[in-house]
Amino acid sequence: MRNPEATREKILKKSGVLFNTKGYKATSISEITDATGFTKGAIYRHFKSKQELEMESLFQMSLLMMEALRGRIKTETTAPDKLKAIFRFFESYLGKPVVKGGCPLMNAAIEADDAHPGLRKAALKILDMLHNSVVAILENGIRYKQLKPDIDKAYYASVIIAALEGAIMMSKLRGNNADTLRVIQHLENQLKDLVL
Amino acid sequence: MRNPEATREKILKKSGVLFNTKGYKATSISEITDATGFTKGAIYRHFKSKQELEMESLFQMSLLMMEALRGRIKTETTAPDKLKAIFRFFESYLGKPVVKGGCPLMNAAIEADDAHPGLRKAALKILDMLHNSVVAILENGIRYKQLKPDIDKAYYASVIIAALEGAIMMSKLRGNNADTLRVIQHLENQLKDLVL
DNA sequence: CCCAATAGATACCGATTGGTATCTACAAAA
DNA sequence: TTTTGTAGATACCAATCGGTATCTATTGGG
Repeated sequence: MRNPEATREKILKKSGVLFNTKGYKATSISEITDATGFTKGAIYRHFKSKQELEMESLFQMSLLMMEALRGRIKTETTAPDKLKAIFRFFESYLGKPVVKGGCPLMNAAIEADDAHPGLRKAALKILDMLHNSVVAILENGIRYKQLKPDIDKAYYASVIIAALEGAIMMSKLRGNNADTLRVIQHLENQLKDLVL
Repeated sequence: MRNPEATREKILKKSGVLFNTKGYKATSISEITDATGFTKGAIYRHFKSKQELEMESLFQMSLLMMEALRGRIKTETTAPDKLKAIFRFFESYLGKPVVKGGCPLMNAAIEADDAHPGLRKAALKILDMLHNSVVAILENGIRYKQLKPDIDKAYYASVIIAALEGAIMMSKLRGNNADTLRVIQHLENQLKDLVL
């Protein structure tokens, strides 16, 4: 009974790493008990089912990701620099991931099929948050005359996110971030055309 | 004993769809017996373990993908048109996938962790084949004076593949190919700068 | 100081997992 | 027509799955 809130957080954190590395379906409750040191009783007291734990774990990972990303963005003042901060976040992700195992958004998106509607919805929410963040940066850049006024914000946000996510997948598979560096170089070159 | 080769192919084909939609670990042998109409005995006669079936199934899916892609490429004569044929292949993938469930390369890449070395190696091989195909098209484009001679082939190949794979993931998650269309439009715009 | 509430451990459940051993039946060779 | 090899079915295995019921022990409130 010592610290139920800490227990819950530890379960979320440790299971998050397992879900993100091994996959949701592929991670068993017993692996989570091994990783946390708690027993099934503790897990099922805090989460009513494995599916609920999966979703809450993904949500917590998305909070960590967005927090880390927002931290990088906030240190920059102009829209181009904020976008570059996002690029650098992805560039460093292979070496220093917020959560081991690749991008939680992509992992959940790939694993979520029609039989996993909750996971899919959670992944969609994360994607929309990320997309909206990029669009907001572009909007502010236009407002403050840092970027050209006629650019298609949703269009560039989609291109940036798709390229970065695909790059992370390639780099994780190949074990080096050469592809990510190439994609980022490309995106930075593109950015030059958007700057006023 | 009727047609062992057809049996093997049916097992590969049906299990491929299941692996690509539900995931490798999440697909059970009994689901494969249900889908094929065969029994465990038949499956374990043709494949010595589930892991071997997973790898052979992925390999067969990659053959289908490369065959379909190559078919599109071959109908075009110039490098820019061949690249556009690749774009169109990905554009139509959501509506008419070669194998249901998204891109087999990405699905395998995401699910393959260190505990799945065979699957990871197979995914790597597919990625290299895809990358080499794009590089070859760029090389020929340069040789035949269709593309600028000083372009970085590996660089553009990485950007194209990353963007397309990321776009497929986004489109599958969102249930529409708006993101894929945006990415393709971007890649086609980029292509204009490469043409002589 | 004791009691009530609850965090967490333990023990158990039926169902399902991947895998194997055995059996049957068909098909080609003799 | 008989024999022999093998494709595929059947029956079974221990291990593990997610989940639940019950028990224990700790903690804060009275």
